[in-house]
Amino acid sequence: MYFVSNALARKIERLASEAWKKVNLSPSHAYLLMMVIDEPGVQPGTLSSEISLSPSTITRLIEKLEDKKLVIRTTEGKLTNVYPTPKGKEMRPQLQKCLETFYTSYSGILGKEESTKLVQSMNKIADKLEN
Amino acid sequence: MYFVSNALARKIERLASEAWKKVNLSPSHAYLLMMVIDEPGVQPGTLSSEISLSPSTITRLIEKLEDKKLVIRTTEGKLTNVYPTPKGKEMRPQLQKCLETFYTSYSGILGKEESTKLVQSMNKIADKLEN
DNA sequence: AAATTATATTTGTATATACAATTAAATCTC
DNA sequence: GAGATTTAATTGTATATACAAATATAATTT
Repeated sequence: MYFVSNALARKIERLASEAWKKVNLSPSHAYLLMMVIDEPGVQPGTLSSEISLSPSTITRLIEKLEDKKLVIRTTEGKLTNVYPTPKGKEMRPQLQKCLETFYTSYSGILGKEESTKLVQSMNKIADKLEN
Repeated sequence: MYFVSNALARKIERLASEAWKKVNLSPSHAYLLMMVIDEPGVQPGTLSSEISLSPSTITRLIEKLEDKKLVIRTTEGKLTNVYPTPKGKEMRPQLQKCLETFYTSYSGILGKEESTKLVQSMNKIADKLEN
């Protein structure tokens, strides 16, 4: 169980990295950027739960995107809002394309149905492991 | 797909870490040690494919186990053999117990049948993603 | 037998991620 | 409304892992 879940995740990671190579972003960064574009002003905490990464990881991801001038942060009180820059927003269509490439790539290998089933069952199980 | 496979792997990682805490080893180290105990003299390359981690990662894991005096390496030509030390061998029963704790822990949450099914389906899919 | 290619392992370096501690603000309680 | 608690985010630090390059040896070719 331990190995296979890790191995699977790494293999999917590899496929995904490949798909997002064109925009020179890692999958996590790319997803985060898409979320910020689609929901301008989102707060790190929200991103953290939507994407199931720890708050500190989210901070780190945002920092990188900020370095690349793809997003900006504004802080008011204890809350932070993250917005896409024009340069970031511009990338939306490319990001979408990468997402599609990724989907095509794994569903081509696994079959559409099986992929969907896998996602569902992993979701269900990840939920059960929540605590 | 991307997130859920990672999230699932991390959750299982957490359960596993918990289970091996008693012996103060991370799951990867613990599995590696068990393999070395059960197959004294294994070569890093073999470990790498059995455990599906890259050769460099295997080197790093072995180094740590060597630091803890749980295994030793001998090199002859381009081949390396890894052996458990007495101190390492001694740990076998405890390692087994941790493994059982881990199994109990996830199958308690997911149910035995569902766990088995998940492992099988992840294995099948990981195989398909081989390349 | 010398030169080339292949194989096994290690090393240098980089990345993603998390935990624990910290900071700062907001909310609650008396 | 002052002090205590909770919440949001960040920072310091550590770990697991991999890729690419380096090293060293073995096998193959010519």
